[in-house]
Amino acid sequence: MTQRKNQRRRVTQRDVARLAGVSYQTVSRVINDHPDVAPETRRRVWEAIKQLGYQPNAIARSLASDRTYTLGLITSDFSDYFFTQVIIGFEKEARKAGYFCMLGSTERNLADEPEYIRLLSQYHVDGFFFARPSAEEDNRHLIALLREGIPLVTTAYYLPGEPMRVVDIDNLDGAYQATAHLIELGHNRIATITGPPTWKSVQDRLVGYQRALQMAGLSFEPRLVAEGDWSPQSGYWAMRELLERGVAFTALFAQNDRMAIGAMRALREAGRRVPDDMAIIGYDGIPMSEFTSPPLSTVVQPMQEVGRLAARMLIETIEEPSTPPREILLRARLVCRGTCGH
Amino acid sequence: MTQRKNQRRRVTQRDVARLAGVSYQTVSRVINDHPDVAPETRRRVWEAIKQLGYQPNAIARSLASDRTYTLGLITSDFSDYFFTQVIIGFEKEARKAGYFCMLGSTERNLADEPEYIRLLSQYHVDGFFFARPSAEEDNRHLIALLREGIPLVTTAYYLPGEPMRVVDIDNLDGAYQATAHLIELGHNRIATITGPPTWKSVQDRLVGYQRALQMAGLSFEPRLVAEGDWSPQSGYWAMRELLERGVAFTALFAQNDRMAIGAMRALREAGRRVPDDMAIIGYDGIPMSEFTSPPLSTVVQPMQEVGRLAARMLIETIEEPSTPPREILLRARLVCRGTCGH
DNA sequence: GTGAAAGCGCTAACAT
DNA sequence: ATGTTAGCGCTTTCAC
Repeated sequence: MTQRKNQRRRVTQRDVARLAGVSYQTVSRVINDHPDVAPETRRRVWEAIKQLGYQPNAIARSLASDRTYTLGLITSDFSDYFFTQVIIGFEKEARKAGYFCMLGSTERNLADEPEYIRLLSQYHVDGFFFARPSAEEDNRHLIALLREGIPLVTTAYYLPGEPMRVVDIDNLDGAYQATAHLIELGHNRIATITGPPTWKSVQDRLVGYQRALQMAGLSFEPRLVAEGDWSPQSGYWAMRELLERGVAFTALFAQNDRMAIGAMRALREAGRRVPDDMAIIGYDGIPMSEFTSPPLSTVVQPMQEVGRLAARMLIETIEEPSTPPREILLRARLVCRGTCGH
Repeated sequence: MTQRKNQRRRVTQRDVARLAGVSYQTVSRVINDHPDVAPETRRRVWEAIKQLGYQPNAIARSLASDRTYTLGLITSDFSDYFFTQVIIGFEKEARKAGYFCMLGSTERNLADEPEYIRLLSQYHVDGFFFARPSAEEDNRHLIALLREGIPLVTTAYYLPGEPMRVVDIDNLDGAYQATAHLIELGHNRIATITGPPTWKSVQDRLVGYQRALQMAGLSFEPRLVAEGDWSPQSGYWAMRELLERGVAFTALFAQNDRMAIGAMRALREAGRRVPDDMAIIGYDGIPMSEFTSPPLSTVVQPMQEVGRLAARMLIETIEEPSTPPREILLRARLVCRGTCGH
């Protein structure tokens, strides 16, 4: 028989069995908490396990049982505050249920995703979680996964016309809350800076903004809409553009805090005071938002909770595959601080 | 023979072998690029692989070869900008070399770490990467890992007296650069806000600060040192405390940007102007630092590069275990913007 | 309640 | 160059 390669030999169930004076299958039963083991045998086996410092081999276990207790976690952008927070919540909850996450970060290069899926499939992950925005591009690999019935949950990632398991935040409602509040404060010329228009959340927030306008009998003015890419830089330039267009407005709803902060800088340079000349509400509730000057009013999202629920939904799907797909929508909360002038 | 459980049967090497008319071991040879295969056979096998859509089973492969191409990635705090960036770099580089990361985030609850290590060991990860600060607490599990000769690399995590493989940034030098620059600008009463004193990086930065003072013939004044916990809040309170102590100072070196931003808020409330009344240099170069008002001068750290090098070092250790431990120290770079008045 | 036998899908040593 | 044999460490029938 071949000896172990470069590594020292590890303790196996056989060793435990020998010491406990039982067959190694009985050891397996004890470890997996099977009912049909005599209490006395169980005790002896546990003792042997402890004595030898036996650690089960998860790889061998996976091969035999076709379960890895491993989840594929695919994200597009680790630096993104939303996704990071979601992942923290996800990992925590998964761990609690005995699962580990295998990480795949495409870092915005969504084209790498199929390869990640392929590789992660080779590792026989029990399911996938996608923390990434929807893409208009190629979704064939996702559809294939869906068709194969691989357990799969997403956040912020939708496929038109496909029933999916997704946990997300109600973006329309969040944007509605922000805009409606600005209107209540007396503003009727409200600009907005959006994220990349391909994102579903961006579209939803824009609709929320429009709907609030509409409900108040205000008309939607396309020239009051500028587009950013989530970065402070883009918020800065978007605000400059808005200002240059020469269309008057007294309030801004920015689709995230970082762009709001960039916009505030442009405003400062233009000599406009916040909130006196310009009321602002951002989105996300990043930690820094409390420390702008004045402190940024914003729409706070329960991000870790999204991750937690996504993990639970995924594990439920793995352990009970017949559970039908459903969407969970969490609610965001408007937090007024200094910039909205109230 | 037992049939597959709940899952549809997957294509195996045997199926490929049958179709290609060879033994399944030959298929293994082809897949692993072994030399001794006839070109024609190789071609036929590849064709069969493609035709059947065969995907190797990484689990089975791991069991047989005792290599998983999997790395345990343990971090203490996913929200921390430094660690997040390091992890991005690490994951990218690991992936390039064919490794996946299994995630373990203790979220500041360092006591969970031994359990993570235990579990990840059961999965037979090929090595560990620790992205977490040094702790004074219990390091026995880390020492045990070291003794067992498990490949292991850290960043910001040291064990006194143990030769370790670590990739880090030269904190002493970074702090020195910042402080020396403030001195050059004519300041001789320079306060500093530190992070948690148990962190090695905090100690090093404090020494760098002191050394710059010393080199300039300036005396170190303990009452000019305040302690924070990295959060903007803590920077805010630290600055308030500094101000209340009544010891005059005209410049601040903050050990990270977030605390610097908090401090700026306290300054604003106290009616002190930056940089006229108070010059400030932060640390990290977080994206937001460009968007404070005025823009924050800071010490930029090549974080992703740390992760990249750590991955390479770990993989090198795995594939060539005889490589002796060594430390790599990267250099940070002072970036002057608005707050240092120059 | 417990042991024996079979097999998960693959790699690697040994023949030929 | 290719096939044969023997595992890797575990779970899961199936007997008894």
